[in-house]
Amino acid sequence: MLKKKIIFLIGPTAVGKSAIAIHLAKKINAEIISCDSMQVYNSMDIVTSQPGCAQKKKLKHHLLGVIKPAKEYNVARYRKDALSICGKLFSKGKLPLFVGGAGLYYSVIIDGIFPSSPENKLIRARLYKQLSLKGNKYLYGKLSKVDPLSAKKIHPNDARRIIRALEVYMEAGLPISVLQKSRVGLGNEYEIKVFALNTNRQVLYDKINQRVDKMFNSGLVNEVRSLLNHKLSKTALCAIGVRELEGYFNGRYTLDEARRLIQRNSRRYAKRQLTWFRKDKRIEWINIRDKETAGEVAKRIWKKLF
RNA sequence: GCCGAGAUAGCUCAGUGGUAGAGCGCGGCCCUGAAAAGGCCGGCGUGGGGGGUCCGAUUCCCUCUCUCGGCA
Repeated sequence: MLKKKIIFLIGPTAVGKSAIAIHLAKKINAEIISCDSMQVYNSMDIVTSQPGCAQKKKLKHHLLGVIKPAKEYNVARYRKDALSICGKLFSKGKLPLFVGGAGLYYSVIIDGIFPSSPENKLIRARLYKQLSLKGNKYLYGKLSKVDPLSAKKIHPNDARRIIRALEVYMEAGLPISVLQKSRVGLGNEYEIKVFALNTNRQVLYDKINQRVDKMFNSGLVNEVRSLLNHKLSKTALCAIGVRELEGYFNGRYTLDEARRLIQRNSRRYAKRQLTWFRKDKRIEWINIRDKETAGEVAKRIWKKLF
């Protein structure tokens, strides 16, 4: 019995995933499921550099611009949403093609997520209060007592993870390090193919810088200005470009400085993405050659599929 | 041509008679409900060339080259 196939096309920001994905999807009768934590939002088309209408028309894209910026979104929701779409695609006889650069989102689809309760606002608020009052060492000490395994893994300065670990412990009564062991991936049920795109670092950085310039030319400033006029969830607020422009709106620095910061933060993001993907041995790397078109790259990937 | 200032990490610069630091940039890494987030680690660089003083010079002196500013 042949296993059903799921394909991933991942890679750092601005490397050219979207265009290649469309070529590939057409060849293999697939639909695209976005694997991105920010492109789920609507009204943020320019900052998140979502595939434009033209591209969306060519091919069905899922989980693109489906959430209002006032709403929070997270990995667990993503997993639920994405897997449900995945099932629907199979029943239609289509292949799912996951495309994006969010390492954690990718990992949670392919390797699963440990069962736990969602964020508990009350507990979390209390922990953050303790953090500001007594400092991270205090919380770290607390974690060391209830979950030494996690404490060993988490750096004492990584307040966010310390708090999450404590929250889970308080909520579930079990250490997060124990719960994390139980996760069920897709590997048994499906045949998984993962391709990651990459280019020479300097070329990638040039592409990133140029893309940011393009964003400015297509109205980035106005988009973010009107975005900031409404309530923004803490997750939507994290999109690169929002905070950087906020500083400009507040008169803390010039527009050129905002541009510089957006470019720099995007470069650093790409670097972190590559670090994340590098250690994953299931990935087959596709190095985009000089002057190679999206169609040509898609063809190379396609040949590796069958 | 003359006067002055400078030449130190990829960039901008600090400092010291006992072979050098900071910011930015950059590189590596961690990652399970905020992940475009959050956290950790990383600086031997002919101290412009040559000569001198000194036990010892990047630091003092001389000279050359170059850069910048001013005067002609």
